[in-house]
Amino acid sequence: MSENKYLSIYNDLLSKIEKGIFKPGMKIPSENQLVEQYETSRETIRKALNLLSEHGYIQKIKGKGSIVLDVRKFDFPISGLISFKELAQKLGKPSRTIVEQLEMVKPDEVLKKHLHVTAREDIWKVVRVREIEGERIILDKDFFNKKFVPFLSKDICARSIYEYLEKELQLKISFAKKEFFVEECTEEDRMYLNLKQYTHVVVVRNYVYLDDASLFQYTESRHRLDKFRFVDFARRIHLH
Amino acid sequence: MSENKYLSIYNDLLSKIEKGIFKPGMKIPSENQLVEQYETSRETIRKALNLLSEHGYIQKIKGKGSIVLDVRKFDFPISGLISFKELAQKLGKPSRTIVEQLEMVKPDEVLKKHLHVTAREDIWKVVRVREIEGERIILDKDFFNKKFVPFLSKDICARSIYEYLEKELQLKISFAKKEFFVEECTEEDRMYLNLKQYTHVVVVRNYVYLDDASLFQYTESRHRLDKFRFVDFARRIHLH
DNA sequence: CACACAAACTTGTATATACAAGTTTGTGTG
DNA sequence: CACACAAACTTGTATATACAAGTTTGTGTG
Repeated sequence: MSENKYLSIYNDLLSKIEKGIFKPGMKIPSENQLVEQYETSRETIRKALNLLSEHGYIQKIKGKGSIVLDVRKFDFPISGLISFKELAQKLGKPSRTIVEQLEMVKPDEVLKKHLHVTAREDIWKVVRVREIEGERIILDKDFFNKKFVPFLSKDICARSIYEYLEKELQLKISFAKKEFFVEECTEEDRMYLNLKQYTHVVVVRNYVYLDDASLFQYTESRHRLDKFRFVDFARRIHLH
Repeated sequence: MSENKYLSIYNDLLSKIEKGIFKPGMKIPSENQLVEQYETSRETIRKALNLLSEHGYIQKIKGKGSIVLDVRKFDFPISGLISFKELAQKLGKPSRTIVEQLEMVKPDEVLKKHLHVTAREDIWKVVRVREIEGERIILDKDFFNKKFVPFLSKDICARSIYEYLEKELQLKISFAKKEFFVEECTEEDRMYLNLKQYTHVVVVRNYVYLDDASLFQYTESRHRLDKFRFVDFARRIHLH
């Protein structure tokens, strides 16, 4: 609790939207009403509302008010920057993580480029399979710079690496760049996944950065074609 | 010009980043220095900087300053909410739009669902092929509610529909929900595109909304597998 | 009744101030 | 010299005020 006023108002309003107390199409209380409800200033309310707007939960209309949107329904993996565990919890489907590899490696040319490291640095390599409703759908290959993550265990990898990084190691994960494209599947894909007849996989490359803009993780997430789905929300900037 | 102070500062700083006057890894001037340069208040500067940060151009670090990121390099289509014409200009590759169909239709079941319209309403249907470097790569199927777009011509479709909608019709395009997935290619895909041996296409569904949260356009964009690439930037929210 | 228009609402922008909480710099003590 | 620590910077949060610019409501005039 405490800590941050506008974030806690954001969370409170968000949970009211998710619980359906504020329904899609409905107006939420005006800024001035919220000022009274939360006993705070209008600027603080506006910070919370602007966050909701950026994330696609409400639409603010000048002179009228803010209405709840319903475009924000989740489908499949990775909307925004959340971990597989957080996602699995939201989806509510039976899912399981299998740790196939966990080892310390020296970077090859590809990794040196992706992780911005020299040949002498140590890298954690984690290979995990995500099983959803009994099928091996996603192959996750994570690479962490040992400088930031001195220790890892199979147990941690099976639960949630992000939880460990943020709660135990106190790393502040801040932002990520993602790339999506389609690639022919490799021997490794065929070995670890239930690929059926598909000849291609959807590849999601993830570059994850800390608070101070240092790159600490590179992830390649390889999805079976038919199970891949990504949902995005975007606002248009008008320049005038 | 004029109009909006913090947006014009945002644009000015953005162009300095894109031109390389502020280089990746470099610190930009502090908020107080920018206050003096632009002769404005700190809150106005902060609005501009927060926009840059949300869009992935800078990283703000408490106590230190703001540094320029280089994660924002464009790759292929549709990062954020921009039109094909705007994108083609940024990419600088020879590209061309071919209008294959332009007609007024009544919605079928699928369209009724996607566009939230009744069977009696009129819908503009536009089918366009995007040719890049001589190859027919993307099939765009756009559907506009006639209520919002009374008139369309082949000429407008070949240039930029968005430019027409925003400049001529004064529609205020505000936000969009996108869905990505992979699908088996159809007869239509094979007819209009150079599909080579590929058996699947990447489908991008786009629901585009106006200022007042009314849905006015549904688009299905079908991309040849090997040419599809999407780049995304995401920030993690920390709740505390 | 029809209509104009003021009044009361809504959100948007700009400014100013105060203090909290990080990081850097430099002074001065031992 | 090494070190502690204050001073001067940085960004982050919270509050208050003023006015602009939309929309809705309701009053009152003709």
